[in-house]
Amino acid sequence: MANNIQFSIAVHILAGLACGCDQEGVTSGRLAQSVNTSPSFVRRTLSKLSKAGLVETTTGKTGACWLAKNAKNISLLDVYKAVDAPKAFAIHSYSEQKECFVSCHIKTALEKALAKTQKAMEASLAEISLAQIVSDVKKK
Amino acid sequence: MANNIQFSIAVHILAGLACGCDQEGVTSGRLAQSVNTSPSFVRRTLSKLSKAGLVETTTGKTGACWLAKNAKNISLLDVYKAVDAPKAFAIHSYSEQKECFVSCHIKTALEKALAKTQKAMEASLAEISLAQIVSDVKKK
DNA sequence: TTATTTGTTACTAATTTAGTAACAATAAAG
DNA sequence: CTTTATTGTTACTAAATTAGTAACAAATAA
Repeated sequence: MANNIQFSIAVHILAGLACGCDQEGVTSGRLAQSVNTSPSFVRRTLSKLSKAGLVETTTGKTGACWLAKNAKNISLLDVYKAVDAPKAFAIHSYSEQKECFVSCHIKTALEKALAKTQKAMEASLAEISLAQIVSDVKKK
Repeated sequence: MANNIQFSIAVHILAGLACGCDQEGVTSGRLAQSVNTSPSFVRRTLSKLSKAGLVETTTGKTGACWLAKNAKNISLLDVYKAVDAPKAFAIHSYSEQKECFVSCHIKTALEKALAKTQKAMEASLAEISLAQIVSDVKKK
């Protein structure tokens, strides 16, 4: 699968783990109930989070998942990177028209400009921790 | 149609207009050559840019398009808004599981957090002018 | 050995996005 | 007044992406 709402689901899952931590381990089935989808679906995202070192899991009969770090130390940027969410902007890939210098150079010019924007977005994500999300969830 | 590379194409079109300004008006057909697509496709984007006040057009036999403002005064944020490009993040819309407070409150918590990120991205776009893009295009 | 879970792959369905075609409205030019 | 060339818009089809499901091997506790 590719991305998009995957990021949002990943945050949901992590918030679920953060809140279920009193139970010392939660199953993909339980998370699936909270998200309202199938355990398979949850596990695919969970797998990415695990590879990124944000959650830990055990297999086997008493298999379960839990946060690998304190929620304070997990930023939304970590999550964004873990699920490999799409870039803020895509650049069209039409072939160049050689006689036209705009056509030939617009892409590199755009890439340069949009790299800044991407950085700005990521910097913003870096400043939001999972703990803040969890706090907001509990507040209301 | 919806979005995504539309933004990138819109910038290409505007850069084309900025560079063709010596000719005092460019047709959708000419722009289509530069972008390497059909005039129809160009016009649909052009239409949005026109409604947003970034370009001006005339119809009829000698119909053409040109920038409505100096390229210095057009920011990428103007373009982003004009083409109604998608938000940086979508939030999943699964129905809530009433017994689970994470499920019930995660979306508003996420909306709040992601609004900041969206703002950061837009602020970054606001600082990049079409003139800068054009300058980069001409440089190389 | 059985039950239950993760991790992974393969697959189908739905939605979104890309791209084309067609044509009315407009206006300049002959 | 007719012709020609353009914009603006809508409708449509095709392609690509994304969502979501199913199935099963590997793991491990009981």
